[in-house]
Amino acid sequence: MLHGAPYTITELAEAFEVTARTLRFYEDCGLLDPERRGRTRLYSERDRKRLRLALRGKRLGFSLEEIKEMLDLHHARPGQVTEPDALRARIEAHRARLTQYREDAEIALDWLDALEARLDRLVPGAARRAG
Amino acid sequence: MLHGAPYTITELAEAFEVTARTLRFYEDCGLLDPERRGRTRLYSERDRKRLRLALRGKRLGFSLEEIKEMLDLHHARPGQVTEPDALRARIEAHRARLTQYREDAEIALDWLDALEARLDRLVPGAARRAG
DNA sequence: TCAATATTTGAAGTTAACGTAAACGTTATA
DNA sequence: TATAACGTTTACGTTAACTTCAAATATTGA
Repeated sequence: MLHGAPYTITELAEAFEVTARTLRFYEDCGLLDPERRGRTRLYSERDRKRLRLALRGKRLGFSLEEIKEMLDLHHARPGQVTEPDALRARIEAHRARLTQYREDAEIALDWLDALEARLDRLVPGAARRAG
Repeated sequence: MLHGAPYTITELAEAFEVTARTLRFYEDCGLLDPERRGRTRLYSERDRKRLRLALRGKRLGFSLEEIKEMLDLHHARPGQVTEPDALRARIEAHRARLTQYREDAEIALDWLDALEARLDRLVPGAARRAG
């Protein structure tokens, strides 16, 4: 339970509110690679960090494959980067996508504000906080 | 082709870079409701706007069902809103999700910056713009 | 009018990201 | 030692959001 101790699969799953099945599935996809004591998985801080990044990527709508690519690049050693220009292009694409997402989120938030205002007009008598 | 003219299904599909089949599918889901001349669909500006909103919602990871709910609420008349408190709660949930989303996008963009910097170090000789 | 092109419907297939179930091994403890 | 709690693998099932295909029908240009 101490900080830095390896986590069991259920501990990590509960901490991140995913199922153990999901963690095993992520391992099959190459997102995680926990050590083993016998057959049992033991997750390190590194796995924890990778999982955190993976889940953020997932919330943003990236596929597990894309997430894997980014995580792998993050841990790549000099010799491993075979086509840097292609990678740069992909990073640019991701950046464009994220910028679009951020903009979409802004617009959608404004839209929600308008929607709620409209709801207030449609249903006047309702309770409202901090009006 | 003039502004405001009704669109054929292929025109609208090309304009938004989706397939015609997708537009019919969205109609089945209740997201669109084009008029008909005979059996042929004719899409209005209203459909265009709904489609734009729908695709943004999709990029943001909302399900078609959630998108439909929001679109319907957007066009709802006074009598139609049956459970305003529940709706307000859902709007709040959407807002929280979008706020998280925007934050995730920020963090991911920073992360991409760091990733690219790392790539520059791993592969030094590469071309770089506006360094 | 007639061929070429566009649109329709229905149904079945696809993919990602898991969920669910079966059958089994391992460990703690009463 | 048994029994519960947790872990494992393998394999099949599920859902959303489409795509692909087929076959019929409609529209348009010469």
